[in-house]
Amino acid sequence: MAKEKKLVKSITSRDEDFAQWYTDVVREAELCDYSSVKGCLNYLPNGYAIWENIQASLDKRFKDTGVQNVYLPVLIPESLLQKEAAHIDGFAPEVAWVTHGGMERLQERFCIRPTSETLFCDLWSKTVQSYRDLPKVWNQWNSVLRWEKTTRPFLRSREFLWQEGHTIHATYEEAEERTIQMRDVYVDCLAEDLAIPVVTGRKTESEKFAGAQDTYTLEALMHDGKALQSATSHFFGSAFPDAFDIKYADKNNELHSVYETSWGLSTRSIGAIIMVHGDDRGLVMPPRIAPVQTRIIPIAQHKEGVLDKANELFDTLKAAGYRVSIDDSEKSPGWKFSEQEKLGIPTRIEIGPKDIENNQVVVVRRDNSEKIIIPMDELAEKLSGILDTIQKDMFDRAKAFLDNHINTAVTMEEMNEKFKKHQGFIKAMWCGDEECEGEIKYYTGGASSRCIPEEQEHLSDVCIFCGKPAKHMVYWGKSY
RNA sequence: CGGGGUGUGGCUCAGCUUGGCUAGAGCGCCUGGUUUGGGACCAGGAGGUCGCAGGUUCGAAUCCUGUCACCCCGACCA
Repeated sequence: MAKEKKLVKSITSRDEDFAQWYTDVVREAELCDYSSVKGCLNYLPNGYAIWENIQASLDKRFKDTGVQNVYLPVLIPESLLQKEAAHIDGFAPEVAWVTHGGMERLQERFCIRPTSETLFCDLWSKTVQSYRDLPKVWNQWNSVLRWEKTTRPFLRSREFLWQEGHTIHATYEEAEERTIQMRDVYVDCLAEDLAIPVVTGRKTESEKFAGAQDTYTLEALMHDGKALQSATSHFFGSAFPDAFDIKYADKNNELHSVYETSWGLSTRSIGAIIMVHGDDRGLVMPPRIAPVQTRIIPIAQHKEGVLDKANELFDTLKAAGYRVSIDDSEKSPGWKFSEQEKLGIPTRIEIGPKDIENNQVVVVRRDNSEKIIIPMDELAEKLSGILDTIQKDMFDRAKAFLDNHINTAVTMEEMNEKFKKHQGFIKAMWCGDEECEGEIKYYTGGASSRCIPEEQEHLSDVCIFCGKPAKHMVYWGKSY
């Protein structure tokens, strides 16, 4: 009789079933767990640590541009939410309401913030009077709640963590500059720290944020060829602040409107890291934001001196400033390798009797499994170079993948064919008509306009769908 | 919101069609021992009243009614 095979939790192959693969990776890396409320996650230490590192990186970038952090309430009175018509229309279907305080029904119900534009404007309407009060360049780290019907860990949850920056300025130009500036901060953070390249541009009218005049988006491409909006920066003009009656007096004591922006990046970016970099062994973390950059795995640790040497290395690396861990559990080495790979720790350091004899260690890269033998006393010095190389290689691979999945089309047949063959983004001309946009989505089986890039190309004179004169070149793609 | 599915130790599930002794298995966990360069093994052990409420019955995880929750697939979204 065949012996019962030991059950080892495995990860579904990425090419076989991408959605299942994603779920498996999230579970195996212990990033989060489902809570007892649909769409609300328990962030576990491994997942939250990633968020903390993203926060640290972004927060520093924000502060370098003069951003100040604040915190506003979680509840918004209904009357406040309704002040800007387009805004409430956009969010009404997905807000949750608080109707009771203790046992008593409230006079006015409160919504749990889906975003905080209204709260910021309400605050500013009471506190901004003079040009001396401007600009306000504020940000808050918080969570928001949107009653999504379909939810997936990190990609779409009901409660999610993010930062929302809100600013008001004395002039149109200054606000517009801030919108662009923050877009670029995101581009930089995603590229440098998350190793994720994006395409950027403005959203079309129908894809824009509720109430915004312009929405700039950062669209990243996942490994299955679908796009993921990874951050946004909105320019509101003065419609929103006007609705809240925010006015300031200039030097001549004349009253003027202010111009507003808002911008955000959420825990969805963790989903992007998983789907851009992950492989069949699990998560692959970019070194810069990896909660742990290297893990020491002692081999045959029961043998004389192995654990001592491993701990010594641990202390050395820690003192050198690395985020390092050591797996001195009783598990077999194979188990430990597997564990480190599932967690996406960028490097592991194998040290066993043979290494100690040769006064060396074996460094193994998570991203490409390359083994690098290094003299033991040079490890602390050389590891940072290896981590930098991994970071760079990860970005380069993602960039190559993105570039290889951007195609152009001038006819609908061509567009459909290329979507079928390559997925990814298709560049095509568009007349600017929302109806055409809808038709294109219909005919391609769900490809929406992702953005209108700043760098326009002239692919043809006419709209790919209706044949009328083209106004914009647009990136199209299927998205999360 | 439409279609489909599932609720049984911490996890994954079997058992339900055809009601009946003390509700099973694998993984995980605890103890002891042997192992240790790609998910080791042996022995012993702890742990569940079957989502919830009601009903049928001598008897319900199993049948009926209701209810709640979650998952997957489609229409809306950081």
